[in-house]
Amino acid sequence: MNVAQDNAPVVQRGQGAVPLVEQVVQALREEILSGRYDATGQLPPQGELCQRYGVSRSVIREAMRQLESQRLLTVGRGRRPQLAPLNGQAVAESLQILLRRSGATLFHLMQIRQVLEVEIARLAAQNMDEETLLRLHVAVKQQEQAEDVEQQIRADLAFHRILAEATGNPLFVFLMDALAELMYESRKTTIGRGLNSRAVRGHRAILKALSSGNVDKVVQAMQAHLADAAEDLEKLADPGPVEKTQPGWN
Amino acid sequence: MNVAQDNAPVVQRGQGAVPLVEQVVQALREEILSGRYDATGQLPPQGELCQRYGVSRSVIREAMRQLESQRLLTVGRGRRPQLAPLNGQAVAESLQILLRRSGATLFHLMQIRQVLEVEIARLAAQNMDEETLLRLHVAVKQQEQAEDVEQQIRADLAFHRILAEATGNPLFVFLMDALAELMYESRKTTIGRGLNSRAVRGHRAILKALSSGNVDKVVQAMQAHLADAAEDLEKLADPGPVEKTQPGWN
DNA sequence: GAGGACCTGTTATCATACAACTTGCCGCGT
DNA sequence: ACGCGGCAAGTTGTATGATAACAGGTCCTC
Repeated sequence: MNVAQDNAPVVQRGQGAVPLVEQVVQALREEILSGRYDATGQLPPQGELCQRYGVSRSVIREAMRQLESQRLLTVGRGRRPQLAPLNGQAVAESLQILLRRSGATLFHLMQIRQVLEVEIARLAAQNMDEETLLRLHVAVKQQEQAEDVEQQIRADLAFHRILAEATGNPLFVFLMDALAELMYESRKTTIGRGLNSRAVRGHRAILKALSSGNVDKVVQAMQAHLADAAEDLEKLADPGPVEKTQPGWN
Repeated sequence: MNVAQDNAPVVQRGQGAVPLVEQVVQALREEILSGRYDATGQLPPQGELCQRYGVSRSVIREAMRQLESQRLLTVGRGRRPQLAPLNGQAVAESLQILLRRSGATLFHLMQIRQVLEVEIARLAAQNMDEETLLRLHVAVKQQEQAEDVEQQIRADLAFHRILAEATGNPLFVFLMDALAELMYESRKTTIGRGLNSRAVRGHRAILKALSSGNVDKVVQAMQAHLADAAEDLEKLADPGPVEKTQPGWN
């Protein structure tokens, strides 16, 4: 007769078995994704998890590290493990690594962004409602009246994020989150060089098209806006020659 | 007088400092990304890293776990840490988690895939050369003559991957890698239900359009192919109602 | 009531020991 | 000479126990 726990999360030991850490990681990930801890957002302390899974604290700690690096939870001295918020940071980091290892450039990043943003604009235009229009209006205004570069960027990102949310497809939000994070540095430079007003004009044009309800106009406005951004990027720093076939993609 | 190492990778200790594990992770990531270990693909054993960074093995081990979960290296009993191959697996896994936590569906995934694939088709058509055409031809033939579902899927993925590589933008390859992995299960079912020949026809059409050199035709062929795939997906299992605004995206 | 000292729970790091696995080497037999 | 089995060294996986650093609440003082 086991304890009151429904399932018996006892790990398999012995020769030729999967390492304990992996078993614990998988088990904990399932528990987290099943929503078991959504109420409080807090996990049991590591010591308790040791008992529950019948492993030493080394194992639990390494599992924690792994889950932390997957942005499922955060740990810190003195506090118990906590659920991490839901955002595209993990995607951004894995993409970041691939970028550096594969030798991709800002140009490649911008190419992806253009594809996604245009489609986002199209879908958002089809789903547009009054409330979203209002939020977009507020974002534009904030970007216009922003005092420092930090605020400008935040408002800029907010505008695009609201659009992404309006698609009704959460993946667009996460992917744009990730791309935004990757382009953050360059954006700081381009916007910082007094190009903020240009971006604001682009956003205004998109907003106007959205109000008109004409999907094609929205797409065109977004394309124009992205063309501006790409141009700024080129002016900022030539991304260098684009290698056609890099070795080692397999 | 330090040893022959160029930089002194000594971690900062003391109160209010960044946890040692994080420092080590960052340092090791930089070393890896700088290409220092590209020659052999092997890292020094953990014991040696302990000495080099002046930390205990617990710290090194947790750092290894983290880097492993970022798909930068692989570790295993008895073997020293090795560099991991370059692919979209890490992106796939982080997206997977976001999918489950945000309640996204196969429909949302397919929407993203359509956007990317169409653009891939366009770029690939512009960059097409004889060798790539040949490789695509081989892939189609393999899919046609495949004997089991496994081979069919592999050939199917190969076709789309060759196209992605032909764009000259590595990000397309990685993103498609990730999406393919996420859709693997469903694809196994759809292709398994005797729909392989339909996919082959779609690929043939794309290939023919590519040979003609007409970009628009290529795009149309790809759109038709994706429409087929989307249709199969719907038949397979209704993805359920699409919630417009899910809570907790922020 | 406000502020600070203190105590408890928890994580961070260390040191050490042993088990399990990989790899290459050595010797044995054919 | 060649192959095969097993031994030995190197390396990672797991356990245990101890100490330091930190967060949060409690209680005491003024």
